[in-house]
Amino acid sequence: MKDKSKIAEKLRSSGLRPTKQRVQIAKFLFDREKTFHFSVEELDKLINSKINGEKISLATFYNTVHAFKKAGHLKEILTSNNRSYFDTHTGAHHHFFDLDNNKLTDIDPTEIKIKNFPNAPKGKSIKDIDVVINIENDSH
Amino acid sequence: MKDKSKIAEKLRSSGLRPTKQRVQIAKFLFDREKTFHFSVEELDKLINSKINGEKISLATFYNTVHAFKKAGHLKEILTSNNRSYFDTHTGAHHHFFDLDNNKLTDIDPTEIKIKNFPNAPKGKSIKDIDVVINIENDSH
DNA sequence: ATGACTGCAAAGAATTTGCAGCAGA
DNA sequence: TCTGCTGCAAATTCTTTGCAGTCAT
Repeated sequence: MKDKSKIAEKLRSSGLRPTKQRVQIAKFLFDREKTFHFSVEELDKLINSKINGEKISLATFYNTVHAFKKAGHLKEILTSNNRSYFDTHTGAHHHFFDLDNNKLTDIDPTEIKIKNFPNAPKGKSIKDIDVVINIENDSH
Repeated sequence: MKDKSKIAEKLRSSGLRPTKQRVQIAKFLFDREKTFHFSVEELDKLINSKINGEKISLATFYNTVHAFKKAGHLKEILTSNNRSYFDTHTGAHHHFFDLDNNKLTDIDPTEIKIKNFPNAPKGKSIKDIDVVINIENDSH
């Protein structure tokens, strides 16, 4: 597995020890072409279901995901069910949130444009901007 | 209190029985000029602290706030601490969320403009759009 | 009277924390 | 060796639920 050391390097250069669990999680998350959206609980199920050996604990998923987020490898997204979702695509972009099945998808950046960013109130600065467009089945 | 019957009427016309608790909450929420942003827990503390008699139960605040939301009198807002906030201003508008003190404020609608709304994926339609600009102290 | 609403306490869901043991550097 | 990390369980926080009693109509 040639990527193993690459991933270890990526972690190390973010100040994170490449532990067995972190490498495993990082590989699952970053070794793919398309961006991936998930909640911590989903990630836990997805990864642990494909492990025959020792399962990774839920607390470790929380720790790791937050560590990755802090290191800039993940972006956290708000959704209207009030849960944390994460996105492997860390650049500025926006999302659809499907209210019928709680799934997040990226919005094609060419399809949306925010004009006239407001100025932050004085003494404050803008950290980031969350845009979520909630969608639902036509049948509603 | 001339507003009491007005509020009762507002509730009744939304299909809500104007109980003592609901009238009290509605009066607190809607009898003001400026829009008001709050979480359910804050509302509970705010209202119960100024009541000498019987406190309103937390469950009733949840019930009532959701009933008001369903009736269109409140709008729910997502924030990056993953809690539900509500807004007495129900029209389309956007918010600053201050990460340092968890406070929501309205963005002046003239200051922000979204261009090129994306089309919803097929079979889906847009329910609503949430824009939250996270801000923090300059000192960060 | 008859539903709808309230309040309590218990349950639930998501997330965090404390700490002993383990494993990378 | 020596911190940092993991894993477990307990704790926290926010929110929902079940149900008996109460109130609006």
